[in-house]
Amino acid sequence: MAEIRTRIAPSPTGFAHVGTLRSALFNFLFARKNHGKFVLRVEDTDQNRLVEGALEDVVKVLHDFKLDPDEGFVWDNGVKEQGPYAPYLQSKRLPIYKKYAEELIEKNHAYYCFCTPQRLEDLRKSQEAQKLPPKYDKLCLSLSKEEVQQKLANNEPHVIRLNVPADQTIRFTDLIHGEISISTNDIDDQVLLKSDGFPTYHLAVVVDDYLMNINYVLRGDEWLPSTPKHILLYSAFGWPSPQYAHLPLLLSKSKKKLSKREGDVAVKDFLAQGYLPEALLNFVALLGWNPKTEQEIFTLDELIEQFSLDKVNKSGAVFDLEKLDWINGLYIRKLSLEELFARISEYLSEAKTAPREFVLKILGLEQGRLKKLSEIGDRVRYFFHEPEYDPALLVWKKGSAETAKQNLIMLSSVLSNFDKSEFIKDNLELKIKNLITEKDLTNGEVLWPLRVALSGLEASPSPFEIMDAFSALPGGKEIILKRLQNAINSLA
RNA sequence: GGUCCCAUCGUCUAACGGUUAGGACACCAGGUUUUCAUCCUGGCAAUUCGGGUUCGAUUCCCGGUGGGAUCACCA
Repeated sequence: MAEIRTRIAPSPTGFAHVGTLRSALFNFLFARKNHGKFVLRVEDTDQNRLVEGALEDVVKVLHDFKLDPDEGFVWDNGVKEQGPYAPYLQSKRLPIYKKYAEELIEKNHAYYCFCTPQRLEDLRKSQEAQKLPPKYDKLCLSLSKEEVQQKLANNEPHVIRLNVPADQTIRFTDLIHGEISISTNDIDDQVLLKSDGFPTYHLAVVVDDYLMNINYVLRGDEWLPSTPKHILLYSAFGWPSPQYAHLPLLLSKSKKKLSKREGDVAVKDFLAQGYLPEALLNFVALLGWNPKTEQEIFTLDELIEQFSLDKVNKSGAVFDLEKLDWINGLYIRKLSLEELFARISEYLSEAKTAPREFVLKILGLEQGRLKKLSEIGDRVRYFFHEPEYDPALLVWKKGSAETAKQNLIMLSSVLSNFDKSEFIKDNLELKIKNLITEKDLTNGEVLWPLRVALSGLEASPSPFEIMDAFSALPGGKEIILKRLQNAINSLA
């Protein structure tokens, strides 16, 4: 059996989006699972829509998500091509497409078309007015050989169109959808080579997939309607078609295809918000695929092990941010403190200047509470800046301002006698809770004001944890006492 | 509009033609807790409709309805 070869073929017309990531993942998984090759080819045939940096972004995303291609563009602190079928950049393959387009003309499977954009537009308008599907009317097919030669000699602008035969039925088996058939009467004479000499997607994808020995094409469902054109092309060339598997679309909340207009799509934006690559990957893996078990959390190796096309669904999947948040929180909790530190520094400017031990303690407190790394700054601001809050917040819901004040005074006096080495969470908890018992107080009336005095927040880690963290900071004890004093004063 | 695709809780999904239609997220309630988060328990919530086939349809077939994709010298 021939080696299985899949590819991801993004168009560098914008930053990599999650649909591309999901497509890349499935192609990658299928290739790895079957000991095949995963190829990255870049479809930059639309000169007008090229976006600066888009190629680099796709390559970087694949690398960040550990989906490095076996051939095509590799990440090397830059971008370079690598592999036996180079170039993998379609704009560097122009002569190839020209040659194959002309071959089709010789075989009468394609023809030159000199129609002006104006005529095409008029044609389309009149067809729409008659409620007919817009389709080229094959006018230029009736040109004589001499007329064509004359026009070419005159350098008249022209394209090359596929000559779609009438009254045939194109049938193929999609690995996900099953048997699909479409009449050639519904297929337009697609432009193959544009007037600027660049191929359209349809020509380029077929020629390159063939030349690069791609035998499994896993791509989004939006390509299903144009697959017959591609099959027609393979057949016109006399080449065997690859196996097709059309993946269910990723949908926005309103169930439309996920796009720039519909929902958030750029992978880099998700990363910027502090979604971990492994969490995002785990999440998109489950969109349209599932292992038929109840497992939901996977390593890449587990995905490779368990992936198969017959577990891919047919219907589109809504990109549900709430579930992504849950998965991301899970992955954040699985990180070691050192890993979390390394990943979070860009979201926490103080991480670079504050004592490492102090920051690690803080991260330890917040690790279980974060859904996205970007939330960290707001959550721990009180560790670096004196909190501002309404003094009324110091009063426990079942307590009074007076008891809050008395308890804070008591705590302040006790804590001021503590040795620095005593500011350890377990010790603080033991001592203070004993104190509460001795004095016949309740946890709430003591711990709530203490916690608010320290954090200024309605919700935060426990006061023992906060003080423990401060103890990792030179002068931490003084900060604690100062905050207690501020609280006492504010209650006066 | 033509063509094609699709259809189980709000969302992601599971269920050889026989299950009290299962799990997860979200949500709600309770437990733990000074608060929040975590964690544990419980709850709410679905087979689009109509015909067949069958002893029996979520499951197979047909039709309706609904949703989506696509119809460029964009991919």
